[in-house]
Amino acid sequence: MPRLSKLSPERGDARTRLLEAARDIIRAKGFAATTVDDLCKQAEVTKGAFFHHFGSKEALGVAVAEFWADTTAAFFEAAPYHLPDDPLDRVLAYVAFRKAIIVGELAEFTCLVGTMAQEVYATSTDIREACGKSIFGHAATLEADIEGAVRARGIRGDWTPESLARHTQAVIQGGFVLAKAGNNPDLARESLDHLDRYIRGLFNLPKEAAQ
Amino acid sequence: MPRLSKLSPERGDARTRLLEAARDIIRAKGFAATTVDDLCKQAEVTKGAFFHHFGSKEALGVAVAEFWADTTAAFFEAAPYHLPDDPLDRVLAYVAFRKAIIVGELAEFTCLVGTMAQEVYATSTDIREACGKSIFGHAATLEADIEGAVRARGIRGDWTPESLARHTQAVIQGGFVLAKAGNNPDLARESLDHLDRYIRGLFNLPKEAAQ
DNA sequence: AAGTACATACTATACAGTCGGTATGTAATA
DNA sequence: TATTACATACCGACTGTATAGTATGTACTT
Repeated sequence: MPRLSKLSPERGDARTRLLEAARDIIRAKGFAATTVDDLCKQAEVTKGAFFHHFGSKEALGVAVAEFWADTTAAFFEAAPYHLPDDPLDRVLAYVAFRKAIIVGELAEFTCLVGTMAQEVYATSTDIREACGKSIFGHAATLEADIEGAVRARGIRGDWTPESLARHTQAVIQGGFVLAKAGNNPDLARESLDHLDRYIRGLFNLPKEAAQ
Repeated sequence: MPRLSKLSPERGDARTRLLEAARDIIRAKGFAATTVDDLCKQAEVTKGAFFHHFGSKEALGVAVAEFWADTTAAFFEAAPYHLPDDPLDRVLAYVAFRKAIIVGELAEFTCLVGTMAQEVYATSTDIREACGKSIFGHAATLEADIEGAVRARGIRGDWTPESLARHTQAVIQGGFVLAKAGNNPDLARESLDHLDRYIRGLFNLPKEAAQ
C-alpha cells in the first residue's frame, strides 16, 4: 500500500519510482556501475527513501528482477501473438512479436535480467536466481503452444518442447549481446529470422521468407 | 620486450600476467566489479606496474579484449574442426567443437568479450568496439566454410553465409547467458544441439541425433 | 647515460550504508 | 470527538572505507 506524497502526489510512490529508475539505468550501465545515488537522483528521492525500501543495493537488484518478471509477464500476456487458433501459428507469432518490439535505443528493448545475470552470476546468488526465475518463467509460457503444435502436427524429433522454449530465449539473449557488441539492433532481428526458419523447419513448413 | 623479474623470473612479464588476471576475474565478476587492486593482487604486481602498462582501467579493458581476440584466434585456428574435407562437415565440426569445450566452471568456458560488451556498451565505446571486433572477427572465420558448403550443395535460401556465421555466435552467447542465469552448463550445450539441427536442416541433411 | 620496468607511499573522491529526525496516516480508547 | 500510541514514508547530513589514479624513487638493461 504505497503512500502518495502530499507535496507531489502525481509522482507515484518512491519504491516504484526507484524500481523504474533501476530498470532503466541498470539496462544501460549494468548493475555494478549503477550507484545508489544514480538511482535516487533519477527517481527524485533521497537515500533515506532508498534504504527505507531496500535493505541494500543487492536487495534492490533482487527486487528489480522480480519487478521485471511481473511487468514483462503482464506485457506478454496482453500481447496479440496469442490470438491465432493454431498453436504453431502462435509460436511463430511470438517470434515475430519479439522481432517487432525491437525498436529504438538498445537500452529500451534489451533484457534487464539477461544483462544482470551475466554480470552478477558469480557475485550474487540472490540476484542470479531472481534473474533465472524471470527468464525461465517466461520460457515456460511458450511450452504449451509448442507442445500443442507437436501434437497437432504429429512431429517426432529428438528434442522437447521445454528445450525449444529455452532455445528461443537463448537466441533472443544472444541477439541482444551481438546487437550491443555491434551497436546495431539489426543483429538482434537477424537471429530471430534464423529462429523463425528453424522452427518452420522443425515442423516441416514450406520455406517462407521471414518478415 | 618484457623484462623478467630477477626475483622470480619464471613469472613472466607483468603486462601479460595482468591481462591473464583480467581475463579470469572479469569473466567471473564483470568489468565494473573488478578493481585494479583485485587485478594487481591476482597478478602479484603492484599498482605501479599496472599504471605503467595501462593508462587507465578502461585502457586495460580494451587491451584485455584484444588479448582475448588474439589468444582465441590462435586457439581456434589450431583446433581440429578444420580437418574434414567437406566444408559443411567443417561447419558442423565447429559446432560440435564449441559444445565439446563447454566443460568445468562457468567462468572457464564463457566468453569474456560477450560479457564485457553487455556490460559496458553504453559506458565505454572503446571497450565495446574491441569486444565487437573480437566477436565479429571470429564469426568471419566461419564464413568461408559456410559459403563453400552452400556452393558445394547448391543451396538457395533467403540467408547469407555472413548472417548464419553471426547467428552461430548469437546462439553461443545466448547459451552462455542462460547457463549463467540457470547456473547450469547444460543450458549452453542444449542450444548448440538446436543450432546443429538448424544447420543440418538448412542443408537438407537427414535428421541425426546431435551428439 | 638514458630509457624501461617496476615498487612504494600517497591523495582525492566516490561509494554504500547509517542515523537522528519529521511528516503523515491509523486505530484504539477515554 | 479528542487524545494517545504507534506505524509508515521519507529526509538529508554524516561516516568509514574502497577505489582509481599520482608522485617519486630504484634497479636493471642497453
